[in-house]
Amino acid sequence: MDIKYKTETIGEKVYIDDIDINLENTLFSGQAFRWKHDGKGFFGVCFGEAIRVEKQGNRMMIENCNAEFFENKMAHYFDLCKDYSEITKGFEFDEILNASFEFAPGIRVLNQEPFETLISFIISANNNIKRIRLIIENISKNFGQKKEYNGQEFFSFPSVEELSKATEADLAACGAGYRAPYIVDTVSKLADGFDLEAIGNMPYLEARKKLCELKGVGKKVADCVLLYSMGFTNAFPLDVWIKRVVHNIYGFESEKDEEILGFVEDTFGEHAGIAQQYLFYYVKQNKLGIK
DNA sequence: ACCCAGGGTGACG
DNA sequence: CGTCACCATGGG
Repeated sequence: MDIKYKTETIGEKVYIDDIDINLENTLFSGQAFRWKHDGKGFFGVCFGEAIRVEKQGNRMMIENCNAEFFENKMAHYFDLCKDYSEITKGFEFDEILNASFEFAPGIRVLNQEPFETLISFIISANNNIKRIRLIIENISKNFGQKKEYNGQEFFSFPSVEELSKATEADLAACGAGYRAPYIVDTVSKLADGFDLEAIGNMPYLEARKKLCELKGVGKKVADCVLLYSMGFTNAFPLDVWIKRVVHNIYGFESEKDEEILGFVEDTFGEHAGIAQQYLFYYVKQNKLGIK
């Protein structure tokens, strides 16, 4: 169900009118790791470019972005074609999701770059968000390209080729810990022809299975990559917080991942992953579902 | 000192 | 098929 947004381009700024996105909740709900607060807005690095975004009332501004870059990249990055009001309306039967919407409205599930998302979520295993952000920043500083925007220095996330130069010791020095060899192995497979782009066109289960061939990628990490970078809105990452919610709030008893996923699919349907993002942020911020 | 963090791997039944 | 110790690091 595509929606048509209205835009206006002024120089290197694109404005999108009447868009129901909350940038704070979207960029800090644990799906992306490189965005920072920047005055009234946010500064990030997407597709190797510095991007600044800001909400001005119901209008969203994307800075350092012309009309072409917007249509080719950023509109999809922010998932602007999708009608979120229709999707969230489909979840209103659920009390906990309603509470999630009230706590943090306007979350959109991003379509990030697959390689960066893959490496980011390999790092995420048994880790915390603050340290995940730090490690990704260190990797970008050491293996990405140094660039500048408005006198502000920033680093692109490295390409497969650039990250191929990193040794286990290099990545350990970035703070990756025991995940360093996983990253080296995965990057070498990608450099050796493993086709990450092709996975986006596969059926969900096949795509997930393929991703799990990579070191450091299990079902949860695969689901994060599928949901946050490849548009699989049915992918439902099962992390410790979400599992606690399913058990202790929804009252679903089975501990088996595949049975939990069956339950959430039956409950939330084809866009379950979007429900997951709202739930995750809500329960984590409020420390709900513990014990 | 112990437990936890957006888990996964490999070994062992 | 399931279980489980272990993994590097920093914060509570």
